[in-house]
Amino acid sequence: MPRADAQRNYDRLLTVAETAFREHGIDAPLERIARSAGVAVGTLYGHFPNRRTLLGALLRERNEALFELGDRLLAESADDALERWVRAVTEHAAAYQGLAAELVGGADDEASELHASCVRMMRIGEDLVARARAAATIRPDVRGEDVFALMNAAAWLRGAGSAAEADRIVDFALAGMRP
Amino acid sequence: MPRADAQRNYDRLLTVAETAFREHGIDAPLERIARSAGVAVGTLYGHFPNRRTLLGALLRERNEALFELGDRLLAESADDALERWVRAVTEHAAAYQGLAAELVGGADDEASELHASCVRMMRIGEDLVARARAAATIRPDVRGEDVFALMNAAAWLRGAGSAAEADRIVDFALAGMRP
DNA sequence: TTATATTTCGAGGGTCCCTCGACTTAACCT
DNA sequence: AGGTTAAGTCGAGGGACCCTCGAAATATAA
Repeated sequence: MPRADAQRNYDRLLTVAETAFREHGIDAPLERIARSAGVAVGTLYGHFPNRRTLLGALLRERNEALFELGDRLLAESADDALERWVRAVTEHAAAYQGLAAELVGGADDEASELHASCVRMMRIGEDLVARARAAATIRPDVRGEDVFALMNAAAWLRGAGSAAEADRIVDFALAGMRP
Repeated sequence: MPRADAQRNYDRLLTVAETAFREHGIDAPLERIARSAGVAVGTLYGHFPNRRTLLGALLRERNEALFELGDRLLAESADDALERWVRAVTEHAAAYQGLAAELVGGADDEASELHASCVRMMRIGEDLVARARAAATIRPDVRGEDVFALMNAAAWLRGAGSAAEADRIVDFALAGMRP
């Protein structure tokens, strides 16, 4: 079990990092985060050896919720399950600027911290695609990677341009995926 | 008319910057570019007050070619004009990592260096969309902004993920835009 | 050749990255 | 309560990069 002060600092760092990443993207300066948390840089690096680790910790809770939704959608087997999944993940990946890039990169980078969660996200997407294909609500040549790519591209667009425009692109792409 | 040495350095800087941006994205360190060009940092900043100016100069020739194609497509009035435009601009915006973000940002940032070229790109896109709508080869609710957003999102995906996947997304979105 | 306007140079102050040895302290033991 | 010590914290420091600005160099024209 960690020492009390360590635990306190860890929590503070996470809290501060969350708002920093949300407001300035995942490249927000770590030194500033440490300072904001009332802690020396070394302490931050003690808890999180690199920016990825910090991001990973930050995403843990968020991912829980997402995967829960995914499992629920798989259980429900509603017609709009895939679409709801796409919208949810898009919003998730747009939480911090730069996150979408990390996700597409992490998906096929075995060594990445986020690899596991990327794989799980893709797995859920694939299952939903398979189901939609079985129900003939989607073109048979649509692959899991396609929805993964779509979600991330849309998430990027949210951060770079407008959220509304990103949603429209998702609309068009989803329409194009229907038979 | 510029002094001979100035001209020489200007050209060298552009050449070096081109490969630097192509290989490392538009955030490639300017100090390294200057060094590669055999020039001091101050000289680089003398020619290009900021990174944007350098990018702008680099894009000038490239843009010429693109706009020429756009005008040609508008003159031809072939059925696949819009699609060819989308593919061409996607490739253009994927020339350097980070360029797509600059373009979507510059489109509605009056002060941006690239604003003019963004506007022109959008204008061509809008004209092609209008024509496609008139020919009923596209859904009537598709707007010029939509194709602009699509192109940039796809360009981003090219840099972040795979080019093939980006093309597939474009395929789906274009399919979804048809009536 | 000389004068000068242009251009170049690079040190320097700022931010950020990350490391590592010295210091501090929470927690456990008697 | 006081001592011990492993766990945790600190922050200077070296490296990369940003950008500026006064001093030095030089291309060009008279």
